[in-house]
Amino acid sequence: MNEDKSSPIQVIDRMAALLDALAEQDGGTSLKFLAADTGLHPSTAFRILASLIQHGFVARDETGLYLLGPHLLQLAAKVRVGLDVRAVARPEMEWLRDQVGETVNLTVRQGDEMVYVERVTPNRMMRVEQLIGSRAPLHVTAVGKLMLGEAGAAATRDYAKRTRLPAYTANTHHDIKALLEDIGASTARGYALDDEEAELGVGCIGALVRDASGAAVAGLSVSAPMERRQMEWVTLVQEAARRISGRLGFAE
Amino acid sequence: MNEDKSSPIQVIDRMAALLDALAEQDGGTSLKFLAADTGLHPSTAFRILASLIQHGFVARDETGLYLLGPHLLQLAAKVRVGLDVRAVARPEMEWLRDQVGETVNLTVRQGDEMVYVERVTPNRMMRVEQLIGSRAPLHVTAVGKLMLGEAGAAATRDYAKRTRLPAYTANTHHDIKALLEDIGASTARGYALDDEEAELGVGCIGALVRDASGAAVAGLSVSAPMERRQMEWVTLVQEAARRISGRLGFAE
DNA sequence: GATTACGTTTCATAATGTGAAACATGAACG
DNA sequence: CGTTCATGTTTCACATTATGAAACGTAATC
Repeated sequence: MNEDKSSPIQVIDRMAALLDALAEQDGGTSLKFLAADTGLHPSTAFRILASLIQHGFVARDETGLYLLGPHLLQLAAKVRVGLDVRAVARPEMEWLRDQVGETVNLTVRQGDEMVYVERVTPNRMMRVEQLIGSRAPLHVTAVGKLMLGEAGAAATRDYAKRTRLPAYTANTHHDIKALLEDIGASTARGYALDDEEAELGVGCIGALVRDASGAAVAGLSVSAPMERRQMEWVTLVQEAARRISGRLGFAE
Repeated sequence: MNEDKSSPIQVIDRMAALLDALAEQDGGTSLKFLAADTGLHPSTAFRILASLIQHGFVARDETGLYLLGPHLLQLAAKVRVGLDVRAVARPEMEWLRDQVGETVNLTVRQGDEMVYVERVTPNRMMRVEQLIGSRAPLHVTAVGKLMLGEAGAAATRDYAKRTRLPAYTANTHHDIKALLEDIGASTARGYALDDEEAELGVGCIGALVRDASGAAVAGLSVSAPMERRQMEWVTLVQEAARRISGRLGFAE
């Protein structure tokens, strides 16, 4: 096989060659052809293909010929960044900012953290402000708790074990039971609160943004000094999140 | 890791788990998270990801976070059968049949053979007729020779070595040099002939059908008893192939 | 400057993937 | 209908690869 472009794992090279060989064909392809095209022994090609079939990367038609499989479509759908969530969100964020007079943030989940990707701020001197690109652990942010709710209790326990739920303030959930309870209640009511859990003096109200598939793709939140935060804003945050989701194709 | 659904090749299982973990995230994902999520040792995950990066299945953003890569989109595009070439081709095949009064075939390449996937026949008692689903080796068909031309001389030599160019009639190319010469000439002029190479008494004129990417996705040919075949039909076959290609998005 | 965390590389070795050979199955042929 | 052939599938001894512990590199944090 083409050794001059081998990578650290030979099996991955072989797999890639097989998938590329399949991609070059219209319709099904025989084992014999794939082995010949990739220079692999037929029994080797057979086993690699069997594994790929099991994971959906390859399929066999009714005559036993090999084809590229459906899981590639599923993964490719995830590759698509699609339309920029920020651009879609920004008008609604500005509307929400004008309604409440406080900072509005858009975040996306990256691993164990929410990352601030967009922000609109009010024209007032004392305001909460996060730097674009900065991050916060899931469990200390309103929308991060909602993301954990999306992932489920088991994944949340894994998260807690992995991160050990570091405390940012005295109000941060350090106990998995309390965290799960907060998450459950927040998920049920469709919004979450950050009661000085990330930073003393700062409170947030957050809701999830969903795409056409229903997946939670971003978090929308209002951040304000605690003494200025108003629960009346909840419906406004939810309305803005609903509008953004609608623009992304989400249909309730 | 999840041993109860392991497949014949452990590395493929591990790779699939990593790709699925990436698919579950919005935005980039850290090595640490991926290793934890899949239960792999970080150095193992690192090497598998390095191989996937080299093949385009994974990419890294400017901060080093891992993302699903562009090659998945490329492969997914191939998964898509897209619109049925047969349905698109049929009206033009009927037009061509009406022009020339002989059988018109549509074939697709499957490995070392052309497979007959659509056929329209004239209303005459003596006519050439291939069964849908039947196959013929590339080198004995007009459009098969054009497909070999698309693949190049090296691939054609590999094909010749693999199949040993079995003779179907005395007119079949049994010599690689003669075959390459015929292929070169055919490719240059944009159509190919089958001069009783597949079956005595039968002659064909064929041209390639291309899709939006320019790839040859099918072959279109007129088959007739040799004494009825007319070289005037060449431009009609090319015109029909051009029209079908246009419907598939091909722009010359 | 010291410490920490994450990513990357090294290297001995255990475990996996390999491929030759055997077997299974179906199609083709006489 | 029996034989032959081709392709696909399975087995198994073992060579080679992939692994993971440990070390190293780098950048961020305190």
